[in-house]
Amino acid sequence: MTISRQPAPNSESELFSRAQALAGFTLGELAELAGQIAPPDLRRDKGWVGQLLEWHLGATAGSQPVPDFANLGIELKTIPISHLGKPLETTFVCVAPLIGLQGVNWENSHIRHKLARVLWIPVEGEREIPLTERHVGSPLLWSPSADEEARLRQDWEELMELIVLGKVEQITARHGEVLQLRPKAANSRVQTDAYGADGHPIKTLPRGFYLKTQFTAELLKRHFML
DNA sequence: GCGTGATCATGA
DNA sequence: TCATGATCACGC
Repeated sequence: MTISRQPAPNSESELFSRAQALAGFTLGELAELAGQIAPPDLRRDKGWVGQLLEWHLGATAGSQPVPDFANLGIELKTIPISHLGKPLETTFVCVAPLIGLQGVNWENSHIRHKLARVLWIPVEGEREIPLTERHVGSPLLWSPSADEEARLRQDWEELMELIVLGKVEQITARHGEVLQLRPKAANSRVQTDAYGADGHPIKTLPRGFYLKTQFTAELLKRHFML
């Protein structure tokens, strides 16, 4: 027997209602409803939780570089949290462009569009809790506040400046207050094109932008305090 | 290899 | 204990 993915939501409120309806369920219950067998742990299935929630909410993008809910312009992010409600991991946003950067600015950047509207779904993430027993939390529809966007923009501009200057290999995860640049690849042998220090092309490890846990923690806290 | 979904595992 | 750098799976 196969069970097909839920239909795509037609509005933001419909999507949010559907996400609220998932709160309180365990991942085991949601897996069964989707006709899936939960893996024993996430070591070999790191994206399983995100993909399970995508199924339940009717996300359409797959692996395309477009929002999960393209018609609504909304990105879905599951976020693993501790029993105190704090994020256990940084949040991957998107791959960082390393070449072809003429004309790219914050306003037209891929990352700004990705973060313009995000549906956050907290999920219990402590490894002590068996995967099937972890609970889904209450969702949060978020857009960056003026202050949040300013901080994201500042980090992004500093990181992109280093990339354009051919200093990508000098960037570490310690750069940036809220946004960091880290490897995003199958393994450390993967190579892609980037600018070298002399302006000529080099091969380097693909990088991605990640939101630091302190940033997402504040965002979640603001929600729970309201 | 790229972009999607992310978490793992180890050194500091 | 915790963040960084590395890694896993999938479709194309």
